[in-house]
Amino acid sequence: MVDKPAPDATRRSEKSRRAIYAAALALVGEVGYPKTTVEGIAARAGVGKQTIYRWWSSKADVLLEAFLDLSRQAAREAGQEPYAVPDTGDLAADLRTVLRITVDQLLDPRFEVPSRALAAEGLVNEQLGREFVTTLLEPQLQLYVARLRSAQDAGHVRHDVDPRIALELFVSPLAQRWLQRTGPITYAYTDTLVDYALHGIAPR
Amino acid sequence: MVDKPAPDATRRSEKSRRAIYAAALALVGEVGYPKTTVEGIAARAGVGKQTIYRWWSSKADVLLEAFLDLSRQAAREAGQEPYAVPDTGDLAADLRTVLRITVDQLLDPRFEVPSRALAAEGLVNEQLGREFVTTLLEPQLQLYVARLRSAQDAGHVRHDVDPRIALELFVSPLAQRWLQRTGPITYAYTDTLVDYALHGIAPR
Amino acid sequence: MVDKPAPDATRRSEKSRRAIYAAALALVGEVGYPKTTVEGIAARAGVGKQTIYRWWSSKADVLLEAFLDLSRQAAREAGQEPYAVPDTGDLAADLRTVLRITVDQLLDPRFEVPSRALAAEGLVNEQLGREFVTTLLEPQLQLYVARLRSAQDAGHVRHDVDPRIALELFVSPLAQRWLQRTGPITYAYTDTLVDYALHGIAPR
Amino acid sequence: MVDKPAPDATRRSEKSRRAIYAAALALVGEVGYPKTTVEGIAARAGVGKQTIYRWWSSKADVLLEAFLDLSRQAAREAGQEPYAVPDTGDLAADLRTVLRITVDQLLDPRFEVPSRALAAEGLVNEQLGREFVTTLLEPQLQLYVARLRSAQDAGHVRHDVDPRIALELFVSPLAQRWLQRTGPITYAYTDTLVDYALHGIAPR
DNA sequence: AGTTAATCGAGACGGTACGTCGAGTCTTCCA
DNA sequence: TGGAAGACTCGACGTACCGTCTCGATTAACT
Repeated sequence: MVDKPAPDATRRSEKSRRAIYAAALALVGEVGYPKTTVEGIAARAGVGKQTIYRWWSSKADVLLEAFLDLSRQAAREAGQEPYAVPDTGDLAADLRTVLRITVDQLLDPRFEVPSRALAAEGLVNEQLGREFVTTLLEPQLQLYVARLRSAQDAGHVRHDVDPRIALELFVSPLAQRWLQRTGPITYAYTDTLVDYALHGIAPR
Repeated sequence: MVDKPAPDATRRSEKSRRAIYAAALALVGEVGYPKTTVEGIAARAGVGKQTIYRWWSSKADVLLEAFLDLSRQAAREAGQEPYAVPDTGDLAADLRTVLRITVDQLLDPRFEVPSRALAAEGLVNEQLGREFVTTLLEPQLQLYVARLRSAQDAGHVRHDVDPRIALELFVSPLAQRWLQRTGPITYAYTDTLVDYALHGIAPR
Repeated sequence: MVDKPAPDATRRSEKSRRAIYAAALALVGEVGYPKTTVEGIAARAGVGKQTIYRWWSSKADVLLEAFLDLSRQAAREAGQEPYAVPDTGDLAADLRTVLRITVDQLLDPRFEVPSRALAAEGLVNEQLGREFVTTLLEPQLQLYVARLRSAQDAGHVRHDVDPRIALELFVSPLAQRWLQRTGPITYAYTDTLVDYALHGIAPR
Repeated sequence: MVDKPAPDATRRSEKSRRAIYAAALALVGEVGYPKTTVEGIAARAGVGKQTIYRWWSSKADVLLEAFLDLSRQAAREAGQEPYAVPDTGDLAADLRTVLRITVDQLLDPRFEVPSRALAAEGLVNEQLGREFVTTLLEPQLQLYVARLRSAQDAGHVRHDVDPRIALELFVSPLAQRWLQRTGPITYAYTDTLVDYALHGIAPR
């Protein structure tokens, strides 16, 4: 992603690539994003700086790919259906389930530091931000879209509702609490979000 | 805020403080947050670097105060009731109104760059993040809490609803679209959010 | 010396002056000349920086006066005839005596650091150098001139010899060894200098 | 000399080294030693500051090497026998000759400022001072030692005279006049020194 | 003895340079 | 020729002092 133009990718060292991913994730976890440096990654990976700059454009770019790689790996380990929203017919239950899994992930320190770092960089660095959203965030959100459409077909969601907007009612609050630390993140909280989102807050 | 311990604040130069705020905001607007440097702020403000480091601990800290100052000033100019959520008795209309105003603000480039920069820094820098939330974000959210409570009293919102959570149904989606650029920001969008949040997405 | 023009010397604080001298000498002795700062002197003397800049033009200037003051005090303590070259009629013996005293002084750490510092500064700072030579060095050398003239009158030194040059034969070598550390400084060494200077190195 | 420990000298940029020497000497000549800064040298040489700090420990260290380099170059240009004291059999004449040459050098502004600066720094900075004496001063003095020994063999100097001390009779006075500006420097003066040193000031 | 004006301690100010760190480029040598 | 190593230029960092400039609070000379 965001590769420099020239170099011949067929001769690329797989070993170096892996070492760089590992070093980048380890460093971000240990010293945090701002204190992670390209120099540090290179040293830790036993790699020349040029080898990093040859294949990536910046520290953010390295980390984005490293994190993508990590996600793919995690998905592969977790089984064939990566992060699909379950569809038992009970929309509320399904959403509660998947949001609880999301809560677990958000609180897993293995993911927290790098993804928070990427998100932060994405706010300010528009190019990276769009990359992040397109590659990581939106595909996940589309799973909710699919589930909501299925619910619409089943008559459990109003037909005039835009699923892409509807999903934000429960996803965005969770995202904001996590990103900006505006409140605690618990199962009770996400359950409540699902309830409010499905039935509204006005008296029925 | 976040001052160094020692220096005598009574002897502080008001002129320098103002010049530093102005320079910081101007630079962030012109070259973006990452290319804004303490050195640059000092030079632009006609001030010694030490005068910045004497009173603030980092560029993020300067910018936070500068932005706070800007907000206070804007509030003062805008009249006596800064950002109060209106209360006409029609909750939906009131929320639509205030969210439309928020949309205008989010798209005002005068505010966009610095507040996005602060938000980004706050993600990664926990101390600053909490400061940002406590000082800027939460006070605004409490205005929604107040409005929702009033609506509960009027019977327009269910009594078992937690207003602090409820407000996230329409505020957080807007925040996420703005911060992470996950979608367009329009009046139609916020109107829709209000509708979904009040009545839910399930059939009534 | 080298005073600023304006201030009213009659109202000057004697206590501050003494404290500044003491602080300057102490600091030069403790941390060396380059690490001695005006700020440090002021702090140690319990004095405002301006009080230093009001009366002296630089750290070198402070130190020069402090050292002059120290010398005067030492002379006063040492008796009424400060540093006169003795005149017993035996020129060689008298020179040996006075040079041995000089050796003792040069090796006294109380004098060594500040006078070496002043000499060094004087090399590079022409104005201070001339001040140093005029006020401290030359008056001492004139004592040798006087003694050599007396020796000429007694027929112990050739009449066509210029005493101001002649004295350098034994004074300058000692000065150079001390300043530039080009060799050890001992009584034997100065005795030898006197011998060579009086009788030459060519066979008689 | 006085290098930092780590860096690989074989990969050092010769071009940068030369540029730094030239810039250092030029700046010392133009603005004097105290106003010469590492930053200024780097800028003038078109070099990063780090490249200076990588190979030298201080501005004095840079200047010492630059001056050494200049001296070596001057020697190379001046022919194969750099600064040898001539030996025509007439000691007095030979000394007068070589001291007159020294006078010329001391008054040559190309050498004066940097060597005075180095000498001054050497007074206060013991490590540099010893380096200066060992590398530059003492080798020159040894040429006098050799000439004096030859004169002793020829019976023109007493056999019990220590040549290392004897040479100071005419070298040190000249050095002191130059360093401390205690008097004018002329051919007549050095001629007189040679006369006094060889035959003493006492009546023969 | 009271008034008054300068000096005093204190320290914030605009600056300059320090010595360090990391970015991103370039060069050399190895496999 | 890709990769490791690392020296290079550049620019910003945060610190230390510079010399100047207020600020009350003494304090000493003159009403």
